[in-house]
Amino acid sequence: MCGRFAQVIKYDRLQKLEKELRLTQKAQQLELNFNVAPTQTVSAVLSQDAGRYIGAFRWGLIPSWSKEIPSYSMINARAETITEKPTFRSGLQRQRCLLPANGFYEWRKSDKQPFFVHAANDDLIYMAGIYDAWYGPDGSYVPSLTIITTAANTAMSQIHDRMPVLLFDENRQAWLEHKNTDASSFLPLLQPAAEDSIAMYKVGKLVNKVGNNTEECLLPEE
DNA sequence: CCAGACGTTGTT
DNA sequence: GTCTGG
DNA sequence: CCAGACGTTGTT
DNA sequence: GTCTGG
Repeated sequence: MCGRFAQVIKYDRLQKLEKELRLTQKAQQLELNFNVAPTQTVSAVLSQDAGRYIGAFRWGLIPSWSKEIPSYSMINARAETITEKPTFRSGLQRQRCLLPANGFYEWRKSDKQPFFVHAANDDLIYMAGIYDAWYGPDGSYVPSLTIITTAANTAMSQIHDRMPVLLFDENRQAWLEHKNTDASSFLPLLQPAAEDSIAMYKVGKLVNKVGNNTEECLLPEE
């Protein structure tokens, strides 16, 4: 699954992101978060008729029809069943997004050892997500999102049996194109990442504590 | 028809 | 054990 | 995801 | 909103 990640996108990488994902609006410098946890605010790229840009969302989907902010946080959506779930269906069709990240943290099931999983070439990874907008009875407005998970690939399966859906190259464009409402244009993208696309290393238990939001979270251990 | 749920993971 | 908060 | 709390009554 | 159960 994906329950923690690093979103530390400094100026140079942001410039590259804007170009590669063909943003139509220039992005503001983003908050640097070495230890993003559920319910926190995260940045994601989305396309609408008005253009393609980076927005801020609460991590943990709040469906638009919710009466209140749910106590249970829907931080992940299973790719295998996503089309069957009313909670995700409309978002999947029209409100897809990509979460740029340096990588994500995964705790080895057997011993709770945390690992940092990142792109083999050290570029940013892009996790597939869907978003929704929620309007509270008091007039509050809360955009939120969830990260799609799939089966772990062989490399990942050493530590865990799930992983976020990662998109590369032109698949990113295809996923973001909101005018593609035909499931056949985006469902096939929801697959485990290619074996050679990711790499991982052990990190310290420092990352366990949400309050630890420093570069140290990314330091290799041993 | 209306009422009520709508989620994932890990563990057992 | 289970729920909440981050 | 992990960490940390988890309760009531009466008195101040 | 949309699906399921009765």
